[in-house]
Amino acid sequence: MRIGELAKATGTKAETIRYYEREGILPAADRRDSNYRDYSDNHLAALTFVRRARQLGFSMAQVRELLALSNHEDNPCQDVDRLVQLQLTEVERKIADLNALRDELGQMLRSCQADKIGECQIIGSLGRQSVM
Amino acid sequence: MRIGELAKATGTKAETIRYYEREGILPAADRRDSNYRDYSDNHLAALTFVRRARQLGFSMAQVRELLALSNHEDNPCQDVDRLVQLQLTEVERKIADLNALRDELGQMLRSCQADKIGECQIIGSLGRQSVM
DNA sequence: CTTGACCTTGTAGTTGCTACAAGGTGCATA
DNA sequence: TATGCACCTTGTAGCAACTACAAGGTCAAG
Repeated sequence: MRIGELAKATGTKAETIRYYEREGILPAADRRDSNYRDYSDNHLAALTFVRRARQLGFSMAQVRELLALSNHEDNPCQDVDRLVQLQLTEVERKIADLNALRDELGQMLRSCQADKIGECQIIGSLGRQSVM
Repeated sequence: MRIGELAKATGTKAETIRYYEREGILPAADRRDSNYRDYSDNHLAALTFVRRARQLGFSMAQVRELLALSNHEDNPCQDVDRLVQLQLTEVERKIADLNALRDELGQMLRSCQADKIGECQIIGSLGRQSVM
């Protein structure tokens, strides 16, 4: 299949696929006489894997690790578990941060009853003091 | 105060302060004979404002808006409220996304009882099929 | 007078794409 | 046969918001 078909099949832009190839995240495709890239089902599977991992928030570096691990059938699962656990922890940290943020923003909205900036609690709470 | 002091006072790197000046987020500092930047309390207030807004997740463009709004005491508060509300909505969307992510990652961890990659449910669920 | 901490400018790197530009290929239609 | 259009190629530059140098100037202490 050509790059456009692979792109459609995986919901990835062709440019992104070429980028992955440059970065060594995906193996290079075969080339036709026209020099067009020609992809196999293996490529489809690999790209699906990569996209899924990226959607789950793994960095490119982590995706590389996952790919490397997945290529050795007899590697211990532990290494994969560790990466997933790491990512889970990271996601939980972000959720906590965002919850705190949400509370602060909500608080700000509730606190401001003024209608002119001059008395605005929001601006005030951001630390203003004749800015500029 | 010199840039290093301002940096320490606000928990910002000196390089970031210079970056803000280049970007027009902060007004340029006065210069001493030595050509060192010389900051006033107004700068301290302005930078505090900017950092606080950034910590709350506002983009540079939004910070610019907030700064512009804060400079007109008789502007209606509504415009500020709108920005804060927008950011709150965005944060809530991110939280929802991350919650979904967390659930998926947790599910993956629980699902894998194997100890070899060959039978690993995690790798399997990422869409592997002889990758590479 | 030298050491070391601080400052200056300018430029390039980070992450993960995305968006051109300038040109080649392949196929259907006039 | 021509030609139009969608698709492909490479290479380069841009995005956000910093961060990290490099090469050199300034200043106070010992």
